[in-house]
Amino acid sequence: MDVRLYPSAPAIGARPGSESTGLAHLDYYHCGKFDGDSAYVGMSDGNPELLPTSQTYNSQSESNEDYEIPPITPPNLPEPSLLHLGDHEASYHSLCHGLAPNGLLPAYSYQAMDLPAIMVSNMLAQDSHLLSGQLPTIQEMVHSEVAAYDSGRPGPLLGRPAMLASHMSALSQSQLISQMGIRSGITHSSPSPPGSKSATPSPSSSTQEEESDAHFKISGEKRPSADPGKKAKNPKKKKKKDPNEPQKPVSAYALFFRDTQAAIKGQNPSATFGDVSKIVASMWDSLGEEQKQAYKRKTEAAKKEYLKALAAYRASLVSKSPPDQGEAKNAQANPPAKMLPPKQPMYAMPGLASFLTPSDLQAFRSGASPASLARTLGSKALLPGLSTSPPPPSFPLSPSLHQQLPLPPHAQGALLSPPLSMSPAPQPPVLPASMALQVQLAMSPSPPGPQDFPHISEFPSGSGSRSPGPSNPSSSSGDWDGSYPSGERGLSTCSLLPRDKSLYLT
DNA sequence: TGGATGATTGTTAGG
DNA sequence: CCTAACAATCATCCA
Repeated sequence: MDVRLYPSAPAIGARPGSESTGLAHLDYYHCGKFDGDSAYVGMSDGNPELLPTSQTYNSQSESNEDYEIPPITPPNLPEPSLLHLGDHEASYHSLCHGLAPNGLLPAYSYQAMDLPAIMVSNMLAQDSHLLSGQLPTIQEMVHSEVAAYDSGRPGPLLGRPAMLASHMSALSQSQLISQMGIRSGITHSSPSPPGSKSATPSPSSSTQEEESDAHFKISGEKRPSADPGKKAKNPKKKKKKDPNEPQKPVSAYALFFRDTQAAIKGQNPSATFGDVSKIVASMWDSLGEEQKQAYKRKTEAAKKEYLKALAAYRASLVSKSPPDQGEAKNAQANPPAKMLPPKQPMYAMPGLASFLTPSDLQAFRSGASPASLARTLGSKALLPGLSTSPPPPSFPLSPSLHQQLPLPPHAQGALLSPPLSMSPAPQPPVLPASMALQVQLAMSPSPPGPQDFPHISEFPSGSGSRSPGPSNPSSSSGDWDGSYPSGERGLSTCSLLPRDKSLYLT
């Protein structure tokens, strides 16, 4: 059973796998969650703070169901850069709170929305109570959005980037709608088999598609274009590279994607690649420049290494083989080792890990960057719910994630182990921690840069499964790691947070 | 400036 | 069993 949720596939309910979703929701809730009235925020300190949920989500779970929000809570990610930013203790908090107040929820909310929609539906179906309690946030979000949506779709909102905070609410709704909505909206209308992939136009989906299209049009989102185009791609596809040839450095976004995707999945296991991509994109938008810069820095560093490796590689090729063969053979000639450098750095980057660090969190709090969050939220509208009410939820959620999130066994052990002991054994993905971290990070600005990595090292944030690099702590690839020694903290914090939340939640 | 390409992860189908 | 393709999105590179 594919759990894949395609955006369009609203039919969450259909999914058997709803469980996962349920979990995700839980995480969300935990994290951000507010139990209705108050949300716990993870605290680096270990003390869970209760956020006054500004919002109470309780109200309408129903609509929420459709959307499901987001358990995902995106991390705010954080980036390391965020870490440096602030420093308020409350970073974590801030995430929750800050955002909430601002109403800016970071992209996460957005994510949540997307995923949530699916999940939510599932969850709702499965755990109504959860929804009532936890969902509230989501529900509200959704609800608000929905309402807006229903009332009048805010068409314009879509433009992620530029959304104003004020618009946020509207936007968020619209966006959510657009994104999720399409899915979810559809969902309620007719639960198309989720299974159907996005591309596959399910007959039932037709309506959805239309709506989606409309949304897109209104919003002017990019996505729509993507679909058509992609298939066209087929022809070219990738060309094989020489194994030996140094790999190009991963882009900042790619790094970010790595970091966040794990968390997202952790929260929303059912989330499809598309969903995750959207969420990550929203998060990316929401990220503050600082954070982005941090990633960019890493990228640049990797690039430098890459260039070096490339030069060496080419040189080797030239020397070894005649120019003609050069490239083809180059691979052989080149020592793989060179190639490695670039990548490793990348892995090292794991933003999430960085998030974990307490400092980050604090930083986050400090300033985090509410602005960034706001941006994200606003821009994306993802957070509609957030915007409307308390953004905090989104972040807060993240913490919870840890608990629920399934961490990779090894990863979990490292990160969670401490905390885990407390919490549920079964944890799938690493995400939770990472997510939480991210969120925290988002909250507080941390010094961009390598610092983040350290954290990463400890957390296998990103790639729970694959995560090549990030996870590996030891290596903590020199550069990156070096820069961030604090990784440990991050973990600790993460673990702590989750626990707290989890406890509360539970 | 815009198009093309590659990368992110996870799943699946085909060879 | 391995590889390629695909999903959505962004960054980067080149013309």
